[in-house]
Amino acid sequence: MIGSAGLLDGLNDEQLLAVRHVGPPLLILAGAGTGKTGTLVARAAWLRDSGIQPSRILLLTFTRRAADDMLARAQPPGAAAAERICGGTFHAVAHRIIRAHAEAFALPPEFSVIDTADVADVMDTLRDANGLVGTGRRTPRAAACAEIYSRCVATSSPLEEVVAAAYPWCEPFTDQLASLFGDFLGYKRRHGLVDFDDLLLLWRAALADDAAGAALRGLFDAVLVDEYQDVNAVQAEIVRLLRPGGAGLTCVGDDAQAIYAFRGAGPEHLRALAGWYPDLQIVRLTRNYRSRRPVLVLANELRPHFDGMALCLSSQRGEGQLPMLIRCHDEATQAREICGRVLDEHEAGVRLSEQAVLVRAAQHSDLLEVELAARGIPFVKYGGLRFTEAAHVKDFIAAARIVANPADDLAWFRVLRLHEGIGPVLARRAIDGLRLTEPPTPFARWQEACRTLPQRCVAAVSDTVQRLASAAGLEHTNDRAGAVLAALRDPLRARYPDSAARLADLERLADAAAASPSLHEALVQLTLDPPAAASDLAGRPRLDEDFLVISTMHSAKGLEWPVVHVPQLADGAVPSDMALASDSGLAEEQRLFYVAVTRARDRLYMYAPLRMHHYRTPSSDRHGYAQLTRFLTRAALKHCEVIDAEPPRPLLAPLAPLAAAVDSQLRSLFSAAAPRGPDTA
DNA sequence: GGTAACTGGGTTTTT
DNA sequence: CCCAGTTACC
Repeated sequence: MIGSAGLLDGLNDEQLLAVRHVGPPLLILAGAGTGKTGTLVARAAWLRDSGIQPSRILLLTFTRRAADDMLARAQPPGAAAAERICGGTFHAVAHRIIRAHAEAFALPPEFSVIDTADVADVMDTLRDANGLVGTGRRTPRAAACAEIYSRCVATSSPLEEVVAAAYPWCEPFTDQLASLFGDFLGYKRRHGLVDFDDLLLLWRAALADDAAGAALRGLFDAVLVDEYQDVNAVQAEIVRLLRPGGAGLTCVGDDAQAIYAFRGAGPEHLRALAGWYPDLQIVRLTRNYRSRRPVLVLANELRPHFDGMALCLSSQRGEGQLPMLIRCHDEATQAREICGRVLDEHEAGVRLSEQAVLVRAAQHSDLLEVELAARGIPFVKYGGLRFTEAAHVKDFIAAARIVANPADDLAWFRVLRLHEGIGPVLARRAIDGLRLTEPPTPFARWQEACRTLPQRCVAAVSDTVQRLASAAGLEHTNDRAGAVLAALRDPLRARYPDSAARLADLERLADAAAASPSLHEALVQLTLDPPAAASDLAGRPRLDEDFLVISTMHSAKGLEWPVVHVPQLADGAVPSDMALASDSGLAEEQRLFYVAVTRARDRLYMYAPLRMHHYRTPSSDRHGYAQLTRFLTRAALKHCEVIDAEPPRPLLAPLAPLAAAVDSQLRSLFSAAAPRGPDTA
């Protein structure tokens, strides 16, 4: 067993103070790159060595990767269950508890966990009945309804408030939304569906219950929460209910890095901790071990400052190159400049995987990706569209969900519609005939339900349903996953022209699922921690290969690279035009930019296109002139080296005369009269 | 009555 | 690229 001794080596006095803190609740205010993770890991190990049973220590994080990483560092890999520190994301831990007591929550044993896209699908089927379709006006679409709903839940605020504050254009539809959300609750309950918000709400409800709460609280002596600035109202309350007096609580966070307001999170929860726990002790980590001084000087300038929690970081890594701002003629020039600098760095010995391009929105790298491909620079992209959002993957997951939870109406709807000749109406009718929630199982009623379908498609659909029914009868996850895939082969082949590649994806997915103890666990895992790409399922196939990293700024949180490139530093892109309307939106964009800049260890390159395609500000045309991001203020620019990229050189003299010549040649083709030579008009 | 195929307009961030 | 609205076919 490794003790905490090794983990304490090399910690500075601030970090040691945090690690060996005893008594009242502790908040570690940890700036970017100050060794936050190492400190939290060491504290978990130190708590264990000071006598707390490892399984009674709970470590809560926001991403699975963070949880796995920290648990691996805090303890030997082969530790027995009782010797292991407990940890995971809020959602995963909530699921573990709910799953263990499914009946108490009135849920079927293999209830379906649905993601945001599924929630939007449900909203879509309920929108008609709630007067949100065909009004002749712009109504909130399914995804917007899902967002509004989730925002209400995550901030524990009434619908009217949320709509007024964040969706003012939806105000005329507040009543419709209210009734839609009411239907949504009933729908989920009837079909055994649990969304991300429900996982947290059910956990909180159990904790708030007199009897259950005492039991659940009693499971842990110490609770450590990572990235506390990212908790929403529900998660903050879960933490309070877990440690009502504060004893044994450690929270780590940095309010300048709060970037999940759209998920209902906000830095105010971190600041509210001191009010909730009057004896809260605050330890500040201010020594930055990540970035060279010039990068950190810029970061400190960009860091939003708040009352009370100010944090100024000092660099421990010595001097380096000034951050560079490269002004580019347009986005194409920007793409070439990035490629050029990536290659220069590579020539100088920096591997591609030691460089990252951090974008505000996934689409901002579209043009760059074309340029990278053209130059043969390999890259991986994180964030943006996920593997589980691909249509065929959703089809597979839906089919598997039918097998695990036959009452899952949403899954039936998707699988039935997959077949040729079956649209929303016929699918709905057949599902109504199945009477999903009545025992014994809907499969038994398929023969009668399929009579409402047109003759010509009955055979194909029935085949799929029979196969799923037999998959439901199988014991082993391995067999079930394989049977689900077998059921989908024919319909997928008929549906997608590129079905071969899609089926190959699904083979891998089925293989990965087969390793889980149950189909339910496999589905939950896939939903709560979706692989970014199909290649993630089979591990990294080619470890030796070198890829440039493209990531959204959000997905880059907590990571670092020696060289970081940040493109699109124009108002409307950074900050996003979606956030310009409110002060709080703008403040969050600033924090996001701060997060991006603090990812760089050695060198930081920033790019500002002076013209942007699709640039949307009032009065701009399609090739509007962009304005440098407002975050690079005059003060900030003093800490940068600003250079202008070579503008693209025109190949030839102005082309207008040539175009006129081509036109007149063509004109001669169409003129019935005797062809003439090029006219000079 | 219902589906498929086409067309035109819009697109943040994620557990 | 996805969604809504429209038209053409069964």
